[in-house]
Amino acid sequence: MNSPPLNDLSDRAREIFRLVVEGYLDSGSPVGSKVLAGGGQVNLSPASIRNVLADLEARGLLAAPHTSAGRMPTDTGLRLFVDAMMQVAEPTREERDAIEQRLGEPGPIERALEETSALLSDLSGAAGMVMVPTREPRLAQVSLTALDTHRVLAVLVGEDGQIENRIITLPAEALGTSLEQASNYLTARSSGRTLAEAASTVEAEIASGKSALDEASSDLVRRGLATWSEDAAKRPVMIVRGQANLLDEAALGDIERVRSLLDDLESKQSVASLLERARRAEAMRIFIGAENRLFSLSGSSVIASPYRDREGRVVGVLGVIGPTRLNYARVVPMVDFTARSLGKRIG
Amino acid sequence: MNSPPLNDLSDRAREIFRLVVEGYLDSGSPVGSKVLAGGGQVNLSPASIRNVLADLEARGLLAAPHTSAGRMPTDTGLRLFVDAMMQVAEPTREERDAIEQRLGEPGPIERALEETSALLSDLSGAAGMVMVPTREPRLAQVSLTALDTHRVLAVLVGEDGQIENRIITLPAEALGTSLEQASNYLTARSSGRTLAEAASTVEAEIASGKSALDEASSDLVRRGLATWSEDAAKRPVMIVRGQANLLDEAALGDIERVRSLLDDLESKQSVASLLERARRAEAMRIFIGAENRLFSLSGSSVIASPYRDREGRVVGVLGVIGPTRLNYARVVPMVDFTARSLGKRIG
DNA sequence: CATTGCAGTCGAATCTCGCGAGTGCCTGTG
DNA sequence: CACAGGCACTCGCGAGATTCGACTGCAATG
Repeated sequence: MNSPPLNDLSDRAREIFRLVVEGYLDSGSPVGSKVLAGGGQVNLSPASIRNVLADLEARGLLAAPHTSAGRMPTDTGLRLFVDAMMQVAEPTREERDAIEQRLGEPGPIERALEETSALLSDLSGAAGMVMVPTREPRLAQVSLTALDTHRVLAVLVGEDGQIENRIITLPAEALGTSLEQASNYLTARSSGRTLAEAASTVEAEIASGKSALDEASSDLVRRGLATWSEDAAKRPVMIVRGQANLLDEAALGDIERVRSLLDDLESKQSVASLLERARRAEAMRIFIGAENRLFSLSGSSVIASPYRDREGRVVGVLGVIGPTRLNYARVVPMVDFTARSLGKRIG
Repeated sequence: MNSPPLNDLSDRAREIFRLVVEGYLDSGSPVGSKVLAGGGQVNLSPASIRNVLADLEARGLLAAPHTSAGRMPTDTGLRLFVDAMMQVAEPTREERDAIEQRLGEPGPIERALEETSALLSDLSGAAGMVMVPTREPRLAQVSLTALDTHRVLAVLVGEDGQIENRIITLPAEALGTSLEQASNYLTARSSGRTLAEAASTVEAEIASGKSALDEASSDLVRRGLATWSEDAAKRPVMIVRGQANLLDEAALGDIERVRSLLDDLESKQSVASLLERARRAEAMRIFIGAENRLFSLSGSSVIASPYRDREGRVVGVLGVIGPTRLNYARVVPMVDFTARSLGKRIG
C-alpha cells in the first residue's frame, strides 16, 4: 500500500485526472482525450492530453479497458479522488428539509429505520443499509415478577421508555418471597446507569457482603445479571432497501456477481463486517471495489457512516452499497447528513 | 373465465399435452413433435403428433413463440395441468427428514422463520416467503407496573411464554395505589383466554358493576383494553429469502421485470395480498403468471400455503415465488409439507 | 513544450448466410 | 377415418465477414 503519488502530480495532471474521473462517474463509460479537449474545460489539444493520460496510466490511476477505448479510473484512482480531490458539497436546504421530513414521520422506531434505508436508496440510486441501533440504554426501573416456581420475568425499563424482557431460570425451587425487595434493590442500584454499569456495581456489593439482600435474593440477582449480559450480545439486524437498484444495465454482463451480491446482502455477514469497521472507527468509511477482499463485493463500493444518539455515543451504522461508479461527491454528504438526522430522530 | 376444456380432450391429446408441459418444465425450452415422437412415450409419427399439437394450440393451451419452434404451455395450459393432471408425489422419507431436521433446530422463533424461508428457497430453486405468525396467544398472566405518575407498563405473558409489553397512558394523575389489585384481577380474568376474549369479559363485568374494582382501577383497566386492541393490528411482516434465484438466465431478457419484482418483494404489498388470499381460503393456492393482475408478477408463479398452530387455527402463510416454469409437481408437496412442519415447530 | 498529422488497433454494430428445428398441408394407405 | 410419409416453407440462431468509429502512440514540426 504505497501512498498515492499525489504530490508529484502537476496541477495540469491533477485537473485532467479529476475531469476523467468526474466524466466517468457521470457517464459510466471511459472518456478519451478528444471529449476532454472538446469540453472546454482544458485548453489543450487532444494529443497533449494523451501524453498526460499515458502518464496517469503509468502511475496506476487510470486504465483503459482496451486499446482503442478511453481511460477510466482504477480502484486506486478512485481512492485518490475520493480522499484528496473530491469537492463535497453540503446538501442544499431543500434536500436537507426533504430528508428530515421523511425521517420525522411519527411511528415506531423500526418503521423509521426502514424509511431511512429506503431514503438512502432513493438518494443514492443504489441500495440503502441500516444496522439497527444496539444501544445500552440507561435504566429507569427494574421489576421482577414470578412466572412459575422456577422462572422469573424481569422487565427492564429504559430512561427513554424502551422496554425489554428477560427471563431468569432458577435451578431448584429456590424462589424466595422477596421479589419485591429485589426489584426495589435493583431499581435503586441501576437507575440512571447502563446495564453493564449496574451489573458491576451490584456484583461488587454482593461480593463484599454489603448488599442488603438475603441469600436467595442475591442468588437471583446474580443469575439475572449473568443472563442479561449474555442476551445483550444478540446478532445485529440489517435493513436493506432498494436492492433492485443493483440491477442496472452495467451489471448485466456479470449476472453471477450480482447474484452473490444479493446473497451476501441476505446473509448480511460480509457486508455487515464492513459496516462494523465504520462503527469501530466512529467515522465515515468508504470502501472502493476490490479493496475489500470479499469477492462478491469487488466491483461494488460501500459508503458507511455511524450514527450517534444525543449523548454522542455511536449506536449504529448506516450506508449505501452500489457500483464503484457512485456519485461520491453527492452521496457522501447525503449519507453523512442522513446519519446525523437519524441520530436526532432516535434520540 | 371459461372452464378449461378438459372433458372433450381425447386421452391421446391429454397424454401429449402432459408430455409437452413436463418437457417444458424440465428443459425450459419449447418442445416439438419430433422429440415427442422420439421419446418413446408416444407411438405416433411426428406428423400425427403435429395434428394434435395444432388442436391443443387452437384451444389456447399451447403456444409457439415463433413459427419454427416447438410448443410451450400458455398460462391457462399450465393452470389446467396443475389443477387436473399433475401427479404430486409426497416427499420421500429422506426429504421429509431433511426438512424437519432443518426446522427443528432450537432457537428463537424468528430464527426458525428465517430458516424456513431459506429452506423453501433451497427446495424450490426459487425465492421463499414466510409471513410471520399473527396469533392471539392465550394469556397466562398480566402484570401492571407504574412507570411514572401518568404511565403504566403492562406486561402480558402468554401461555407459550411469549411476552409483550404495552404502555398505558393516563390523562391526569389518576393513578390509584391499586395496581397490584388490578394486576391480580386481570390475571384472574384473562388466564387461559385470548386477549380479545379477556377484554370482552372484563368489559362486561365493569359495565354491569360486578367487578370488584374501585373507580380508578376500572378506568385503568378500561384504558388498557382500548390500547391493547389497537396495538394488535400491526402490519404483517414477510421474510423473503433466496431472491438471487430470481435472477436466472431466463429472466435475463427482461431485466426491468425482475427489478420491479424485487421492488415488490421489498414493499411486500402486492405479493402479500396474494398470500393473504391463501390465508383466507385456508388452503394452498397457486397463482400462475398473468393470472394475477399485478404487472410485475406476470411471468412469475406463486405457490402459497397457510400454516396452522396445534389447535388447527391458521396463523400465517408461507410460499414460494419463481418463474412460471416451476417444477410444480415437486414444489407443491414440498411447500405443503413445509407448512405442516412449521406448524408443528411453532406449536 | 505544445501541436499536427498519420498509421494502427481494437471493440461494437451490422450484415449475410447457411443450418437446423419445426410446422402445415397434401397425399397415400390399411 | 385415422395415421403416416413426404415436401415445401418459415424462422431463429450462430458463425464469420465487414465496416465504422473512437481511440492511441509516435514522429515530425512550430
